[in-house]
Amino acid sequence: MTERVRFSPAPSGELHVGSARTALFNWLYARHTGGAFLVRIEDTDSSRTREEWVDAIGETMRWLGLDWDEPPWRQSARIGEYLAAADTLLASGAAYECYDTPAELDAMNAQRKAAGLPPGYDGRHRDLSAARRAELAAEGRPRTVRFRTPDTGRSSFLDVVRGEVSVDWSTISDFVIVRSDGSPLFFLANAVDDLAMGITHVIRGEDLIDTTHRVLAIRAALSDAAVPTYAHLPLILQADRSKLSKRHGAVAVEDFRSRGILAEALFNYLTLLGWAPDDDREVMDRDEIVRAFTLERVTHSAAIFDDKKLEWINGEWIRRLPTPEIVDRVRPLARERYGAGLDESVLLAAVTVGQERASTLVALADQMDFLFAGAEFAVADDAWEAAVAVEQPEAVLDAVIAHVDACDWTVDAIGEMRTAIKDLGLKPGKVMKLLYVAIEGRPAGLPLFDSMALLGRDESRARLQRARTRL
RNA sequence: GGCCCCGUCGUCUAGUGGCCUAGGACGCCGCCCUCUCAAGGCGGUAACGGCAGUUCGAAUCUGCUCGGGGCUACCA
Repeated sequence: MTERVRFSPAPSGELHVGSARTALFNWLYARHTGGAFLVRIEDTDSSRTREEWVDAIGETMRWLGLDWDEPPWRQSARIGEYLAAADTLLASGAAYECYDTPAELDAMNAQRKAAGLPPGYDGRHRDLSAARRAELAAEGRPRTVRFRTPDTGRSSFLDVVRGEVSVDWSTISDFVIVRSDGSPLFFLANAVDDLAMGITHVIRGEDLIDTTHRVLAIRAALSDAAVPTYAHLPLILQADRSKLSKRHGAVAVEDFRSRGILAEALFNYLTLLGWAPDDDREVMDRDEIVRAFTLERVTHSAAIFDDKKLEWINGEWIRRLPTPEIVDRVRPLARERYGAGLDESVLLAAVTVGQERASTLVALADQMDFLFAGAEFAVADDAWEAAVAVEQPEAVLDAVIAHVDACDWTVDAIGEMRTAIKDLGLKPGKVMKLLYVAIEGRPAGLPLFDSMALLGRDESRARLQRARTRL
């Protein structure tokens, strides 16, 4: 039997890093085993669904390289199937119709709370006669369908990462599977679809571990097909150990993308959150990860998302990828900033030197902006203040300008300006800040001699002269 | 509150009774390299939540306890 896994996002927002990690592990499992990776859009709650999110999630998954093997399933297109399943459950007595009003349910829960009981449904409409049901319906009361859970015994299933997970049925009360507006709920749709799609392995976040008992019960009432293998992944938390949320910075994959994080790096980093190979490798490409990935090596405890480590791994990837590849990724950013008339050879040269030091594509683009600023180039006051604090700024600039006028225009020859500075009795390292600011507009950036070579003799001289005048 | 899951350096993790005076990585600190900032090299800092028990021996097994998280919806 070939393995079939699915990623089932709810299109109520952009793809979240937590969801992306779930998608990633499913994808890895499918690729490792040669199985199929499917996508199912869980849009049964129409009030929270927006079509643009469906497209956005697909686009983000493609960016990350999580390709799917069959056309995506849409739950909104399968409502009829779920309701038919509900009818089957109703017919077999596994589910029943309820006619409670929201006010009655609120009152019931308030009472349970007062009595020290957990919230839940007391089963008051479990065994209504057909006549009584007709009566209540005639009163215009809302109709929902509830699944009948056992009152005794335990529910248990085997989880690949957790081992046996079990719970007393007495703690799970009858739950709604069809809303009063006639739409099916998560548990029902989930059970029906996993069956219909032939899902063999359910890999998802640990927050869903408690729902498994309910889904499995519905499934058993619907079919005697073999139960899928479950694997519940540890959650990804923020630094304060709370759930990842938009209130604390970037959580959408797109946010990382626009910050200049490479797909390779995010893929690689997310893999390391809740999984580790059986050796010390950390920076790994897709193929290496696919080969090494097994559910047995998934870790148990929640992991905190570490932005610093992501940036480190991103820098590793920027250095690891071939320069033309990085150029391709920086180009859109550069075009956005400096227009379509970008000089490709300058871009290539700038990436070549910048690639060795940048940790994000945005930082890389930032570093080269002095090359494309043209007439707009200006030194900000704060950078200037820092720059002129060096010893003998006038003499340094005079000496460097003289050197620029006289030297060959190669990186090495330009670099001989260090000799001119030493001749003034100064250490080059101590006064370089001034020259960086004059040429690049900031005290730290791409190597100066390369930068000047790229800028050209005339522009370099002009910028130095402007600095000299400003002194 | 009830139920479920989890608990090794600040963080991600290796570790399944002796190989552990606990290894790797990020971060942080220091040094080296050096035209700035980085990158790179070298070194350092730092953990088995606690208490009992099992055992010749426990990070690894058991119990309790404490702590964290999740679920407890006519969300998914």
